[in-house]
Formats: sequence, C-alpha cells, structure tokens
Amino acid sequence: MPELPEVETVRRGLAREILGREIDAVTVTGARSVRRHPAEALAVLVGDRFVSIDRYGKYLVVRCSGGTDLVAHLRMSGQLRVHDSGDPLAPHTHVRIGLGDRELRFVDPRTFGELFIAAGVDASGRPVELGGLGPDALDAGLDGRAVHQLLARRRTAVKAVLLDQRAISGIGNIYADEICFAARVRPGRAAETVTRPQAGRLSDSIASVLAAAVVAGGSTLRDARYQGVLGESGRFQDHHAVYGRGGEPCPTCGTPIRRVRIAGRSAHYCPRCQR
DNA sequence: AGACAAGCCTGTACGC
DNA sequence: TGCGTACAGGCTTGTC
Repeated sequence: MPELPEVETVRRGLAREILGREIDAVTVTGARSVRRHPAEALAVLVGDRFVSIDRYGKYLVVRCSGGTDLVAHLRMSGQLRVHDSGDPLAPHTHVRIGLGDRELRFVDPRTFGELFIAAGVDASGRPVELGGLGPDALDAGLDGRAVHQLLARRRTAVKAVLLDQRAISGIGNIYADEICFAARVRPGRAAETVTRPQAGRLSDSIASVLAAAVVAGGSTLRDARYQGVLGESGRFQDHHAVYGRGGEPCPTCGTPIRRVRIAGRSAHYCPRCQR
C-alpha cells in the first residue's frame, strides 16, 4: 500500500521516464478512477507536456505546460506504470495517457485510487483540493518541538495522530508502526502523555525511517499492489522490524512482537522496547 | 466461504 | 447549543 516512500519512488520514476513528453491521447476505460469528473474531462491534457512532478504527502501532482495540474492518489492498490505504447494491457488498467511511443497507465484493482484535474492552486502553488494536508512527513520543520505540539492535548493514540493526514502527511500503517518502534514509543500510547524527549525520538524516527525506505525504493508486500513505474519491487519490506511480524521475536530484545488493533487498524510493537 | 487488509471520506455520536 | 473531536462504516477485491 503506497505511503510516502512508495509515492516518492513513483515520483522519481516518473520524473526520470516521462518528463517533457507531450500528451497525444487520453483514454479512460474506468470512470471510477476519475470520479470527480466526467470521464472525458481529462482530454484537456492533450497537447500539453509534463513539466514537473511534485509530491505532497501521498499525493502526486503532475504539472503540465498548459497550466493544468493532474493530481493522483494511489490509495491502496493504485499503480502508475510507464509502458511502450504497444505493450499488452494489464488487468484493471483504467486510464491511459499517450506519450508518443510510450504510455502512462493507471492500474488499480480495488479502484480506491483516483486521478483528477486540480481546480486551482493556493498561494504556495499547491492544488486547492490538498489544502487540508498537514506538513509533509519529510518536511525539515517537523522537529521534536513540532511533533510534541501535534500530540499535545490529544487523547487518541500516538499512532492515530501519525496516520492523521491533517496532522502530518505521508505516513500510513506500515511506517507508523516502524516509526513507533524506532522511537521506542508504544503506538497505542495516548498522544498527550508523550514526553518531549519521546517526541524528539518520534521526529528523528519519522525522518530516518522514511528516508531509509525511500533509498530502498519503498516496501513491496506479498499481497500489496505496490510496484515502481517500470514494475520494480521495493526492498524495504526486508527491513521491517515489527510490521507484519506479530509473534516473531523483536530484533532488539527477542520478546515476541505483539499485534493489536488501534484506531481500527492492525498495529505491531514490542511490549518490552516500546513504552 | 467468508474474514481481512488498506486510505480516505462521510456521517454520526459524544464530550466540554 | 454549538463546536471540535473521535470513531464506525462504506468503498473494493485479491488473498488467506
């Protein structure tokens, strides 16, 4: 399931593969993937070139030469793939954007993901639809003091705050568990009880875990649908300390990893290392 | 066969 | 009463 490291890996892949190319056709075969518009609305892109690609949390924004911003969110199973235009279509291919001899394809079995044209941008140049997002998890301003403030006076679990895209954008279920482990903080701990030193460790862990995952090209799970733009798998799943490892020994102390439900989601932690 | 996994939005419930 | 916050439910389908 694409989170910040996977989306950043896709961003870099798209920048490498398709930047500067001219869009010569847009074909929508899955209307649900463009549900904010009539299916034909994406045709406004024809004749534009891809100018740059930005990422805000888990959103990708493809800036086009005509001034249009194409926004993508992969949700759980969406993929953006670059193919030669004659390549056979994968099942669940919902949108095809022709780029000369190549093609950008949106593939999404569960159809939670979507593409849409931004209605406009705010003063900072961000699409208005993304106005509710908190600071990006890799934003340098997200220091210990800032994290401590985000957690203050919130009675909900630490992990619920990490997953709240209005508080911090980009963290999903896998990395929330890995960040809590690296910071030695229990994911179910009430946010308002986190001390300043613990908030400092959370801040450091957000940066270090996500940066390491980006270097590794993200995480590709056995069932999860994440792959890079050319079909590459990520390698960070081999470095998961706790996520998906319930019952296995903690890599630090050997205590069995505990699996519980927090905020309606599975959570994994070491009951000895994490307080 | 049916529960489960996931992110995000919406609607509802609740506490101050 | 009203506001902000918290949480359950819905969407979807491949996998176990």
